[in-house]
Amino acid sequence: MAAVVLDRQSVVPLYFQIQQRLSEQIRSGELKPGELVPSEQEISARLRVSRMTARQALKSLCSRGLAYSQRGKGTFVSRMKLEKNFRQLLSFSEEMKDRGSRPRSKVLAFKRIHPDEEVAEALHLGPAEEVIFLRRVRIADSAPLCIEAANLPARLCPELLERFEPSGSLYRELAEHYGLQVHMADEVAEASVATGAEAKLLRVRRRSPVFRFTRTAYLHTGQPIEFVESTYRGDRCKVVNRLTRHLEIVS
Amino acid sequence: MAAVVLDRQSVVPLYFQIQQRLSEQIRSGELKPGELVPSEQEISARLRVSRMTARQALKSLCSRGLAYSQRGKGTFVSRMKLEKNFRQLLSFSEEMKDRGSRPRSKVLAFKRIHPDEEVAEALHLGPAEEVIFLRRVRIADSAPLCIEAANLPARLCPELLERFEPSGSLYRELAEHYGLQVHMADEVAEASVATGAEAKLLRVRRRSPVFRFTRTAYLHTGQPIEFVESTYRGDRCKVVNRLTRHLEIVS
DNA sequence: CCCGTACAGTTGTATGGACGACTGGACATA
DNA sequence: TATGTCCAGTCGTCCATACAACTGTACGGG
Repeated sequence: MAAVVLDRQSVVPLYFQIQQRLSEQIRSGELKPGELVPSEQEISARLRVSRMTARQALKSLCSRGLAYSQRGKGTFVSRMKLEKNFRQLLSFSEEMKDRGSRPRSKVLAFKRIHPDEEVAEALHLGPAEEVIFLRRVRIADSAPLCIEAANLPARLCPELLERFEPSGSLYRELAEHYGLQVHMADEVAEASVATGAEAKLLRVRRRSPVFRFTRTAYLHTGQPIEFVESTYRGDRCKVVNRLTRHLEIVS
Repeated sequence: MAAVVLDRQSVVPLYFQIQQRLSEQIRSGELKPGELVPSEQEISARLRVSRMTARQALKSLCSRGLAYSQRGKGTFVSRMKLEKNFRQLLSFSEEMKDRGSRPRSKVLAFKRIHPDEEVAEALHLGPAEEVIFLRRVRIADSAPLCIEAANLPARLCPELLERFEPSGSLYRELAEHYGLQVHMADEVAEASVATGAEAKLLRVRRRSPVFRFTRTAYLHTGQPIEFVESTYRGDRCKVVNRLTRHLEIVS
């Protein structure tokens, strides 16, 4: 194990540098699943940091699922294979890029409207507040993948209609021009079959299997930023999730 | 705000007591969404604990999604409505209990077998290792809900065949008699339509929409404990998920 | 009126120390 | 051999303190 790897002048916190170093060793196989990770004391002594700092590094490693701790025994590399496939919150554009496809969109509607009650409720809108409505067919590898209808509070993204090129990445626009970072989303998925209209847009047979998603996205403050209803071709996508049992992760 | 609420003799950690107290205030509406939560200093002074302990309480509150912190400003109650509906990792029996239904099962198979390659791979089995195989139709409110086929490494639960009453809760049996706590699971969902055989078991028409799940459950060590393939009636269930965008939750 | 500075309040990072609880092995004892 | 005891190693909790980074406000000078 190396000696001097920490840059104490860096803006990157020490515990984060340590965590990254350990992550790297796990990824590279230098530390193998089931093996003991350096203990808090050992890190503390070797890298000349306080034990609390070493501890913070190990905890962040655990919270990322790369390791787990056992009181009295030590901290071990997890046997879980962490494919990056399990779902984070990705926009359509990002998801396609991840998969190496080039995303395209056919815009069906892009306008400012009065939302119905379900949308207003989901977005915590006041009375008479309007939304930007964007309905698109999403295309990957030259074939339709889904129909997506998004609603955004007009108050939070003024002039979106004028500024945004509606075939581009909405999340990117929100981040770059409005400083709005989507942080999490609640999503409901249903298994269903395509209606006639949907089948036509998705270029599948009527009554083909589809996913129906209803998603509400939030900023990290909990402010709702987007309400989306979408219909995905069942033959072209899977939903991959990682579920945890107890969420009392403590720190 | 009260004065003495902490039991310093308790086995329950101080930071956890504080976190529970704040959670309660949020749930009861005493602290409203968007409002400022007591600052680290304030908690520290009021409850006579160190700032680090107060900090740990607030962090655990944040990691549960009930609040969020902003450097230089403070910690605020999240606007997110935290319905408990979003999916944790629940066994079928637990899920039913949550919904107030009484779960029942019809056991189709319960035996020890040599797994196929996919199962052996998913469970990290050695060559010639066997699994306990359990196939059941799950019934809720007197109607079939899903067909479920579970595989467990026989090595980890010896005598399960003799001991376990296969219409009961598998997770409970694993926890109580083997000390095996399921901690997380990776799950793949597909939208599809019922085959003839499935339709008969589920009492739906052929080609009705269904979910197909493939799930691998793990202990907190990352050791795979269960591989399940299941088919759910599309008209009787939804999949509710909470997705987060950045998993670098740090500590 | 506008703008920069100063300041108080907050969270983020880091130090160093202390004790408790638990694990596993070495060791002594019956 | 079997059993209990002790002990070193480890993580969990908690303390007191310090400084850095950031925010919003108040104040004063131009």
